[in-house]
Amino acid sequence: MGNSNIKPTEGELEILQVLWQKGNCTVREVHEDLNKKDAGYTTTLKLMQIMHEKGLVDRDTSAKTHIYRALINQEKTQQQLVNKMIDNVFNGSAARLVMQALGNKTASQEEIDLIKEYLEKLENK
Amino acid sequence: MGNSNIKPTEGELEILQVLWQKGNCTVREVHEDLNKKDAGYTTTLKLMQIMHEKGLVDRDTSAKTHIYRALINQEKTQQQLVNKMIDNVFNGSAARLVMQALGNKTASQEEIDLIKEYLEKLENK
DNA sequence: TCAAATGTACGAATGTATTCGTATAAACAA
DNA sequence: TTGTTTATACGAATACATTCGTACATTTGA
Repeated sequence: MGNSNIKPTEGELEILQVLWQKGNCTVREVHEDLNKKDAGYTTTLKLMQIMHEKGLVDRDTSAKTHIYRALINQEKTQQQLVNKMIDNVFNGSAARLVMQALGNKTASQEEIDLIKEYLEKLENK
Repeated sequence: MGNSNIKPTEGELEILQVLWQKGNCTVREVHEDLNKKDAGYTTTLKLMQIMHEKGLVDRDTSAKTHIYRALINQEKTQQQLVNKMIDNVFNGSAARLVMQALGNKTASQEEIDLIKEYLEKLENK
């Protein structure tokens, strides 16, 4: 089953976000993109080293400054986390999760249109 | 802001599920409903005591066997966790989360109909 | 050249969640 | 009554994530 039930921690997820978005990155690049809090550089470095041990990322160590890239797939990871949330938080009902997601301020008209379109596609199968 | 940014742990969430579903419960009732793994009774007890310290649950200690009930609201908690996931995992896009949620085997035709209905309602505002 | 900047490695401290063992009290049943 | 079951309380062990300090090597630039 490979990576299919690896569960990144919160901190790891933040780093994965950056790697998924930017592709190959140095630790420094990831660290600067993580502008949020006041964590030191070696904290980010350590986290990424641990992620390497766990097989979440790969790295090229041929130069002094190592280059990291995500090894786990973004969509698979999202799917896994969503499924877990449906189970843990919504008693198995995807519909309830969807409604909660739409019932908040972050769902704009554009997003709603996107979803309607997607539903059409789903039903034409 | 009260309880609005309390974040239950995974174990606490499992217990909250039971309390939300069954209402008032003894520790034993919760423990038996948590049939999943092999955790001992005192583990569940301890967790619920900690939840009490944190203000996640209330309890009636007038009898020997204490009665627990959830203090935090199910919908609010779900909303909070979903928002967090949208931010952390889907770069702020509720639509992407929704699509992931629908794109798996747990979304039946019934659920899809429910969602379409809900979308109609959203748009008629 | 050589000091400053930049990088990795790694041990250790800290924080928090989870798990369990044991002490002790109350209820119950023979 | 007295021993068994069922509770709570609580300390401690374990596990894991996060954070930082420090040692050391490499690169850079004055």
